[in-house]
Order: sequence, then C-alpha cells, then structure tokens
Amino acid sequence: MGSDSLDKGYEPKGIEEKWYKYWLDNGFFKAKDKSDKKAFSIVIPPPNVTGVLHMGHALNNVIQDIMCRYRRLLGYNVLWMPGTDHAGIATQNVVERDLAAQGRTRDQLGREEFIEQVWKWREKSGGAIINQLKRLGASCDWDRERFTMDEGLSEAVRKVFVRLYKEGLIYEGQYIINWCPRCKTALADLEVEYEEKDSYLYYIRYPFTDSKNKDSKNKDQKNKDQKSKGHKNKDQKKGLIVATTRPETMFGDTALAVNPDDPRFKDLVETEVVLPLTDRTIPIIRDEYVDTEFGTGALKVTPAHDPNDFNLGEKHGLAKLKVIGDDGCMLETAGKFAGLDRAECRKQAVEELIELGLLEKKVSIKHSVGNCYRCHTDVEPSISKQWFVKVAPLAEKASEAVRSGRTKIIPDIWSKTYFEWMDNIRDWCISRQIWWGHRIPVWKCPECRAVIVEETDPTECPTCGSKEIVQETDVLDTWFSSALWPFSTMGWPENTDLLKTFYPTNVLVTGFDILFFWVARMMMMGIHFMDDEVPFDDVYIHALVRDEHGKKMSKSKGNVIDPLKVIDEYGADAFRFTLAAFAAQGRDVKMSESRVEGYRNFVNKLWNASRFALMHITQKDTVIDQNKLSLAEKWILSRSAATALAVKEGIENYRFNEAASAAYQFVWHEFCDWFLEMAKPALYEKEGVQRRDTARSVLSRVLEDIIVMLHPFMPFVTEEIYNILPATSGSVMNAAFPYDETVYGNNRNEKIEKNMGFVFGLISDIRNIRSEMNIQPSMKIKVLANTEDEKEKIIIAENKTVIVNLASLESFYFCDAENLPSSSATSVTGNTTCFVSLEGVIDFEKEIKRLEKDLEKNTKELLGVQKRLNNESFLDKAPEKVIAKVKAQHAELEEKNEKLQTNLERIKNMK
RNA sequence: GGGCGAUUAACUCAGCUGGGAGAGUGCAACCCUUACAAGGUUGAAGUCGCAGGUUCAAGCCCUGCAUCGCCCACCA
Repeated sequence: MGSDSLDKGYEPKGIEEKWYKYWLDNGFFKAKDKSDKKAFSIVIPPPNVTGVLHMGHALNNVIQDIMCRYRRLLGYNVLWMPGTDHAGIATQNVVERDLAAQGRTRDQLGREEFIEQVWKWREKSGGAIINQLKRLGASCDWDRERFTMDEGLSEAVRKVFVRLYKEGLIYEGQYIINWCPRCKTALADLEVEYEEKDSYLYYIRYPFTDSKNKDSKNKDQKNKDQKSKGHKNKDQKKGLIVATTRPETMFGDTALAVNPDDPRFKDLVETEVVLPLTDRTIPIIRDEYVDTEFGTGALKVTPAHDPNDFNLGEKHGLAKLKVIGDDGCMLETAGKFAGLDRAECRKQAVEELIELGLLEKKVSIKHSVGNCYRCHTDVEPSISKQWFVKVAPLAEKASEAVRSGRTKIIPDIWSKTYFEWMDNIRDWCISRQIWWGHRIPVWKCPECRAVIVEETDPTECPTCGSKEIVQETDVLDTWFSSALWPFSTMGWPENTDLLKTFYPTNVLVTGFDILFFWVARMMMMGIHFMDDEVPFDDVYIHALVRDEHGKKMSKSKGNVIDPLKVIDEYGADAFRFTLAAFAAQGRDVKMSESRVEGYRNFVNKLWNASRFALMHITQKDTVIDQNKLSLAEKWILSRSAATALAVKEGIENYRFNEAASAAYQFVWHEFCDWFLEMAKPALYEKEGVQRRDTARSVLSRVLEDIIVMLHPFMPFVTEEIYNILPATSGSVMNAAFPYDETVYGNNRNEKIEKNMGFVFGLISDIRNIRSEMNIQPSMKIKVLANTEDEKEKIIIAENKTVIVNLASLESFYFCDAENLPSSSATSVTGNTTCFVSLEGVIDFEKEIKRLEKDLEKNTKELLGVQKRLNNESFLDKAPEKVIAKVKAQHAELEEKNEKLQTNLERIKNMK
C-alpha cells in the first residue's frame, strides 16, 4: 500500500480489476467435477445474449455470489454455472434491426445466411453482459460458460422433444394463438402483456335478412312484435345491434350469438342476419356463454380471431374465417378492404358503417389489449397451426414436488401463486415462426403424409422411402431450452460426473417475473427427465429493483440507474453491500444513489480502520492469551463471534439484509466506535509492552474475522485488506469463515457483553452531561461513580481498567457518594450514580432543570410498569418469564427514581 | 372478476412464533481528539393507514373500510 493511497479515501478502481484478474488466474472460481468436499451448486438464470446489465441482474447475481463465496469460505466445492440464453425473438429482432439499417431484410438473406449473421452478431457483441457480470465480482466458473444454442444443449433439446413427442406430450394442432404481426410469429399466452387502453365500443346494427325471403308465419309474428313493443323495439325491427371493440374483425364473423335466457331475445324469430359491408348472411345462435349484462346482449362470433369465439365456433360447428393476415393486413376475405392494415381497416369500415346508417353509436371504453412482450405491438389472436406441449401431466408432478416440500419456495407466499398457475395450466404453444432458435426436429413426407420425429436427421421417409421429406420450418420457444438449463448445462443426456456431483442444485435465485416462464417449466422438465429428481432444493424469489420512489425503472420514464455507472462511481463493493442490505424478503428494493453513497462510506470506514490497525500490527504472531485479556478485549471477541453467527444465519436463511446489517452495526459501531478507541492506550504502549502486544493480537484477530465475514458481500476491498494484513497470507478466498461451532461458546460471553453495556451507558451519560451543560471539550473533568453493594463493586472494579483505558476520552475515578465535590453534575445509569465534577462553575439552574426532566420521564415510565404489575390478570396469566422481566424492570426504575431524587436534592442544597 | 402485497420518525425501510417500537439518511447543536470531516459526540422527532374485535397484553392475530402497487383471467 503506497503512501499516496493512505492519504485519500478508499479508491476501488484499480483494486477491483487487479483482484478479479488474480482470482481468475488462480482458478478460485473453478468447481471440481468430483471431490470429497461437500458440493454446493447454483445455475445462473441465463441473461439474454442481447442483454445489458440492469439492476435486476445486479441484485440477482450479487445474491448468488454472496452465497457462493460464503460456501467457499466454509470449504465447499462450489459450482456456479454461468451462461447466456439465445433469446430467440429478442435476438432476431436486434439483428433484423441491424440489417434494416443497411437496407436489407432477413428474407433477402434467406434462412441460412441470416442465421449465420446472428451467430456473427453473437460473437461480436453477445458477450457484453458476461463482462458486466464480472465487474460485479461474480464468481462463476467461467470456463464452463454455456449458451442455450451450444451443441450440447441443442442435443439435449432434441432428445427432450423427441421423447415428449413419442410420449404423446407434444402435438401439432390448429388452434387460436397469439400472433405478433411485427415479429411474425406465434406467442405463448405468457408472452402477451395486457395493457388498459382507451378504446371505443362500437354499436353496429346487423340487419335481418330481407323479410321477403321469410315464410309468412314469421312475417306475421314479426309484425305483431313490432306492434306490441312499439318504438322501443325500433332497433330490433331492422336487426340486431352488436357491441364490439374490434369492428375490423366483422368480416370474419360467422354467427351472432345471444343468451337463450335473455328476455330481450325470447321472441326473436329471425335466424339469420346480414353481415354488413358484405353480401354474406350469418346465423343467430344461442349460447349461455353470452353475458346478458354486457353491451346489447348480442355477440358477434369471430372464431378465427378471438379465443372465446373460437370455442363457441367449435361448439356450434361454425366456420373459422381468417380475415387478418400474418402481417396484420386484411386478407382477401375482407372484400374490398383487403390489403389494408387492420387499424386502417377499422377506420374505413366504421366510416362506411356510418354512411350506411348502421353504426348506432360509439362509446368510450377502457379495454385491455394484449401486446407482444418483445416489441409491444398489439397481438392478433389468430387461428394457426402450431406445436404444443401437453403440460397437465408434467405440471401435476411439479406441483406435487413443492407441496411435499421436496422443493421449497422462499418466501413461501409464492408457493400459492405457483400452485395457482400449475393447477390451471394450459397447453404450451412452443412453435415460433422465426429463424433463430432450435429448429423443430420434425420432418414430413409430402407423398405419404408420414410424420418423422427422430433424434438423428432422417434422409428418407421410413414409410414410403421418399427422399422428398421436408423439415418443419418453425423453431422452438426460447423457454423450451431454458427449461432444461439445470441439467443440460451439466452435460445431460450423458450421465456426467458433474451431474452426479451437482444435480439437484441447492438453490435457484430468481425474480418472480419469471416464476412461470422459467421456474415452473424447469420444475416440470427436471422432474420428468431426471428420474423424478427436482432441479433445485430451494427457489429463492427475490424482490424487484425499483427507483427510489418505488416506480419500475424504465427507459421511457428516464429513471433507470445504470449499475455500471454506480460501480464506476462508488465501487462494486459498496454497490453490492447496498443491494444486500436492502434485499429484505417480500419487498421491492428501492434503489437510489444516496443509499449507495452511505455504504460507500462504510467501505471507506473499513478501509480506514484497517489503515489504523496496520499502524500497530507488526507481527504475524496472533496467539491470544486468554488470561491477559482486558474486559474490552474479551467483549470484542465475544461480539465478533456473535456477529459471525448472525451473518451465517442471515445468509443461510436468505435474510441477506439481516446479515448485512449485523455486520455493518458491528464493524462501525462496536469495532470502530468503541473498541478501537478503547484499545488506543494499550496500543500506544501506555500500559506496558505486554498489554500492547495483547491488544495488537486481539486487534489483528478481530479485523481478520471481519474481513473474512464481509468477503461474500465486499469481495474486492476485503481481498485487498487481507493481503495487506501482516498476520495473513494468500487469498481471503482460502480463509475459513470465522464461525466455528466448537469454539463459539468460548468466545461468546454474554456476561462480559452485559458488563460492557453498563460501561457504555456510563460513558454515554457522562458525554450527555458534557453536551447538555455545554462543557467545553477542552475542559478536563473528573468523574466519580459511587457504588452501593458488593456486586457492583466487582463490576466497577472490572470496569476501572476499561475506564482508565479510555483516558483519551474521559478521566474517571471512584469515590463514595458522600465525598461529593462542591460543584458537580450527576447522571444515573443502571444501578450507579456518577458525578461529574467540574473545574469551572456549574450552572445550577440548568442542572436542576435537566434532572427534573429526567425524573419526570423516569416516573412516567415507572408508573406504567407499576400499573402492569398491579393488574391481577397479568400476574395470573402471563408467563413467568415475562413477569420476572417486568419485575426486574420495575425494580430498576424504582431505584433510578430514588437516586434521581436524592441527586436533585443535593444539587438544590449545594445551590 | 379472482388472488397477493404494502401502509411504522421528514425520507427509505427493519421489526421472525403477540410482552411497551429500531436503523440508515436527513435535521439541530458542539467538535479538524495523531485511522477516517466519506469522520466524532449529543439531541429532537412516531395515536405503528382508519374503525371495530380477540387477549392480562396487539405494530404483530381476526373482521370491515380507505389509499397505493402487483399478478392472474376468455368481459365481446
């Protein structure tokens, strides 16, 4: 450490790079395929290869890194499996955009050439996020980095597809799916995001067919209806009014539907209506599905462009007439509107309806519209031939695994959401009409219509021998390959050592936003293909990172905080600690720079404390002689042990905020604020050489423990300090976590902690008096403490050493209360009164006022406790432990009250 | 429509199986005390969203209400 760096605050820049390289060069992140050590494994949620590190990634990966580094300190063989996801639609969009900038399209390139372009893109810029993860300090085993389109993973995908197909769990079918006209592909239900939009509800009249065509009976009845219902029925006279938000789909209507129980249509005799703007007529059907409350009670049925209507169509055997094409433009079936964009068609169709007098009215309405999760274009529900996974049987097992506790979801509240989804799951549309992805391994024979699904590419039709077989052009949903991630990355379908050692993984760390997309599907696939073994023991669901006001970070709002900029400014350690400190379960993390700044100061505090320690620690010998320890030294060793335990439990129970704040509190407010100050007299050799050496040893030991227990949170600065400390050698990553069950009892001493608490109270009181009475810091004061029984004498005697050690802060000596100096102020702590004697003149008025205030406060508190103790029901029913506690509290307060009163009288007399 | 969460100091949040509310930041006052002004000491500040209930005892459990947020769902 050069003297330059000593002058300034901690400067993370060069240090972070240096140590990350060191760790990589020395293979600290490497997992062993086989080992005698206990195994610990996590697979990374693979970021999209197009991804740029955002706050969500940062939180997610910092949590994983904390766990991995912690387990290494415990001596585990740790595998943190890294990788990226090929992100089918997202990546294809990026590359297409690049092409568009050159004025080219993917169709011009053709499939093979285009895919080649994507691979090139990936090589050039696809690894960006990996380097960004490294800046965070992520300790993944990078040599094992996987990509969902790797050869090995593709083989796994192929095997899984073929097996599911042969088991009858994959099928092809004509169904209504969500179509993105911009990406020109089908989307799974999950990939559609719904958004409330302002829209209109159009009331369109569908006229009855000309009455001339009807038989006379109907005609008569119709006339009769008109008469009886009068003008109210004016609308029905000419047809049925239908309310719709999507007039452009009317060309695909193949029926109107009304509820059979709807009184408004009880007397309706017409069986068909004319479809406006066309020359078609469509039937009126009756179905209970129709909501009598909504609109006019009459529903247009468009089986090819609405999921509900699709079902109605199936039920009533209606034709499914597709009118909107894959590019979002109207088809020939839309008559003269063919070729128009669907939005334009809506506009023109409505205009024409107005001209024809068929638009009754248009009403504003809030309407939720689905859009593509990748490009946010409105999706078009459309009928199409797609591949599906029959998920119900898989979901059942995945659901059971969580119900039985084989996999634990943390926090448990998410289990319910998980069950809800698993138990109501719909078949999963896995085909996508894009080029980038795993091409569906299905071949069809145009001659004999055979379908060939095999693990190796067929060259001819096994049924008729035709060589003309053609492969399916669709690719698989990206999530299909990610669903295999926990075992495909470990070499499946081979039964590798890696799998044997590390599957099932210990924990999966993820945000709830991909609970269904990813976690649920990994559960299904893992159980199905790994002999009923769940992919992970625990699923830890962490919060979402939001801005400081709790809003979702988004580019359009301009409230995005770039993790890399934060790292640049405050250092990765400070950033990581901030994330950990705010990662309380079940609540969103609100991130703001000022918070990072606070923890940057903490890093600096640690740095400066270490600098101080280095001025004194000179030798490597850190053997501690228990018999030579001062009270303060025993105390700090005890607190250090307690803190290590708190950190351990925090990390192991996914309560990272608790672990972080325990460490923070200890390092700053116990180690720095108290211990370092108390150690100074000894360190500066004011108590002899032996005491100095003991103090050095304790300082060295505790600082080392702190560095190691903070390492999972702040890897860089701890490595730097660890390497500077004289007592340590090698990397902090080889150190042992400073919690040892067998010695914990020896280090932890609650009696000592209590006694120190007493001393702290005493000192606080003295400072309080100084502050309240405006005693100049430069003014020396004497402190006298009176003790009243043997027990306290012991404590005080013990304290005396400590207090003498505090020479730089205050000076103490002890006397009887009777020997009061002529001018004094008092304070009461616990069972002891202390008097501060002043060399100057005391302000009696002020001191009396202060004491009176104290007395009042104390009396109030005492009365409260008394009231409780007078309550018979309380004494009767409360557990003994509680009663004893309250009684002790009462005694304490009573005594304090007495002393305050005595002191007050004395002061008054002095005056 | 169904489900979930939140509401605690000026701000951001802890508070685990009920036993008299905590932290950080901010604020005020005083301090360059030889690791640290990115610091130290001291202090002020809360009807724990509202209303009922259970209990000897409620921030915590129950019921209802209000406000905000999220998820799911096939409301044309």
